[in-house]
Amino acid sequence: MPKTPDSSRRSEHSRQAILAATRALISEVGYEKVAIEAIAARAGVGKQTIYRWWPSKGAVIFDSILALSEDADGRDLALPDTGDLEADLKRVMRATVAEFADPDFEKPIRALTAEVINDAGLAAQYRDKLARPVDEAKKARLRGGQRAGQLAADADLDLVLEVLYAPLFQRWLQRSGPLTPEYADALVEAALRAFRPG
Amino acid sequence: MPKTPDSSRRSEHSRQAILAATRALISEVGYEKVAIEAIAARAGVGKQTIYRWWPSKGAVIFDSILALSEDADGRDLALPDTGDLEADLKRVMRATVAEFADPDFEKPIRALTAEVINDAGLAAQYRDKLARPVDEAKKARLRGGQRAGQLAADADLDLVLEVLYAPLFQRWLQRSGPLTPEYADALVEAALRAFRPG
Amino acid sequence: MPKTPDSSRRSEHSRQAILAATRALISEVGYEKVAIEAIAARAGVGKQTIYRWWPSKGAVIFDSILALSEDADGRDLALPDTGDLEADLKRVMRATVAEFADPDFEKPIRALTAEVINDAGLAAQYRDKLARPVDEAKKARLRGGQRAGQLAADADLDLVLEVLYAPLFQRWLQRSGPLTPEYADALVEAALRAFRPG
Amino acid sequence: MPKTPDSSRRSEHSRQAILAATRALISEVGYEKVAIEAIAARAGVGKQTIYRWWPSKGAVIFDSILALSEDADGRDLALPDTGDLEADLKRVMRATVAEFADPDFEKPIRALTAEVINDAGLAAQYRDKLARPVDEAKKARLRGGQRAGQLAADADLDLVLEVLYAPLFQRWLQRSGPLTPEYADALVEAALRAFRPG
DNA sequence: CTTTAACCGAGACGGTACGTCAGGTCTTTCC
DNA sequence: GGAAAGACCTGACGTACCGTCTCGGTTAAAG
Repeated sequence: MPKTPDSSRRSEHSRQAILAATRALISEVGYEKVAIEAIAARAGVGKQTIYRWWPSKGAVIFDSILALSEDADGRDLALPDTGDLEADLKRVMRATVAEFADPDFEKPIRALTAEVINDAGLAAQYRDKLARPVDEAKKARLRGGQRAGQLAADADLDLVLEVLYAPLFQRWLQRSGPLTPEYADALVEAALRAFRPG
Repeated sequence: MPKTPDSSRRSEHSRQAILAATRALISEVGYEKVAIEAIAARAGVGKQTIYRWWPSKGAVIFDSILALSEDADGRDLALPDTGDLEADLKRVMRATVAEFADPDFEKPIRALTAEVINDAGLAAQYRDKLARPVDEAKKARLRGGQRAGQLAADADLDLVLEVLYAPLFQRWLQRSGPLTPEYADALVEAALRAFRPG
Repeated sequence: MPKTPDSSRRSEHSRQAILAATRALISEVGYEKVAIEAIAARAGVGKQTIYRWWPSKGAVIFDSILALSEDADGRDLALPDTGDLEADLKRVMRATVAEFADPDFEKPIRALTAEVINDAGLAAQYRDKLARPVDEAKKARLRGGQRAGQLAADADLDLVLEVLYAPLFQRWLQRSGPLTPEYADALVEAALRAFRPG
Repeated sequence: MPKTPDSSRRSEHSRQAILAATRALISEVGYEKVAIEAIAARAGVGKQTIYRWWPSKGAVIFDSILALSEDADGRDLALPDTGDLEADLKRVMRATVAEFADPDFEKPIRALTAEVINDAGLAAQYRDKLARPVDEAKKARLRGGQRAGQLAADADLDLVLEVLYAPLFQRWLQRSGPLTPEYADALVEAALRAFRPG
């Protein structure tokens, strides 16, 4: 997201302080009320240092949340593969349900989502940097399932992922229902029925 | 949403002017930049008259969009019923896809969604006043499908609705893929496969 | 100050409550911060009842202070007359000094004076209703002094009064020096020297 | 009067524009109706720039009038000294009378006085910055009169000044009588009689 | 090594909008 | 028809932040 007029002279220390302060403020006061001035003050940084490297408040917030995942970049995104697609997916979906229940997770992701909804540019970055890698890992596991005859060989994997995850995400986002392990199981079962081979 | 300090003395004329001005501003400048002062000016109303009856900017915006649907309250929410569930659902889903492509629809719904994401109170109102009635109409049609043996009799209809609609909604919200009639069809087919009877 | 559109139907009870509430508020919050709404609330009166009978906030405040003196209207304004003008004046001036030191006296009179400075209409009322009667009483005593040969027979009594009182009033108003009994005496002595007979 | 959070970074241009705009508004709309917002707009300045450097509206108004006199700071405050105290004082008092009749002088001084009446802090500044230097110049001339045997050697010069000026100032402030050259003369004569030597 | 230019913390600046307060008007309801 | 109640439009309040713009001070590459 940096404008990188040069980048070589950029203070990494300030950059980290800004991102950390932003994350802290999101947790404390909520996304809407995070102020650039507060970030600068908290980070011990001049406002200009923020404006030099980020084009908007949304971009800073976005980057600060993105940075969380980048820490785990080297991490193995690969899904478990026991040979039993249904069992593996249920494990992953139950983990996702648990993750959504974590209050530390709540505010930043709601902030990120609100940002993404209203800014097409950030939406593109979100897809490229966050969603795509994760989705590719999931699709890799689904392809394994196709090879093992547990999933229709001609299934549109993007569609399968949507059928699996979108109901869960929507329920969380709109608080329209409880997120339980059973719900995770039910989604996996429905998706596998929908894309059963042959 | 009003605080109703009394409500009997409330000026209906001012109320309508405020909601109309809010809708106009959402379309013109986008949700984030709608200012209470601008609403008041446009509506020919004192700021205090807004603050007297709504607790926050979000509430005004929410109400203004809600009012749109309330105009159509008497409207027939019922889905078409030709006896062919798949055909009927495809018709409805294709219509939904078309609706999401309407630019007049875009900004208010993104605004409403952003509001709902970050405010649990508004989320509850959204479910009660907007989502539930529509969902009930849809479920009524699904029940018809169950009776006709086109849908599993024991299917959790809330889950069916989520599998049908959440992928569509998420794709639109996050701009993560194209919304085409074919996509609508594919979703209907997947959902019906997932909840096929017996 | 009332507009007296009719006056016959006027509620004397409301009028008194308004004036009393105004006086109380002047003492409590100071002249600048007295609000019509607060007066109305405190007096248990509608705002319109105030606006019906007084043209402005200044007028209400002015009247409320004026009313204090009107209570004492029947009172004997006459100065003491022992035959010794100097002694009598010193007694009166020392009493005035004491009165100015009374904190309950402070705020209303400063309020009244500020009102009078900036509003020529109120200034005229102030002179007619408050200043003149008192000044006439003082001049009566001075005329006694002239007859007794203690004061120049041709002295301009308005000027004598000004030389006596203006220094005292100015010192209090601008807080430009201490108000002591000795100061009162010094003023009387100076004035009598200035207007010594023959 | 500035709070001087630093002062070195302060924009002198803005400061001057604010004071000039304030003076202009006092003349145009009168002291009571001068609004900070109007000052800021007229001066082409953000409101915060006013609040940053002045604690209250009164302080701005006070400073703006004070600045007028500071322009003339190097000015010769000394009174004429022809050797004839009475003639010199009459000249000065007649000049004062004329000054009070100047309408450009009217509104600012009434504004300043109203401010000083109700704010002890401003009163102190008023005495130190405006009144004292002028009074000292006058007392210097009076001392000359004492040396020349035209004024009692033991006269309290502060008292003499009050007897001379307070009546004039009060008459103007309360509009309680005409300000004429003859009145100026009468005051000088009375004061000199009151503090005649020997 | 020195220059020198970009980066940095700091924070004043012209602005916009906030949410509150009060002014004076208008309307409703009661007595 | 006066009066209590209070909603209404208006406009100023003082505050919070915006994004831009100097200020010195530091720092790291280029000379």
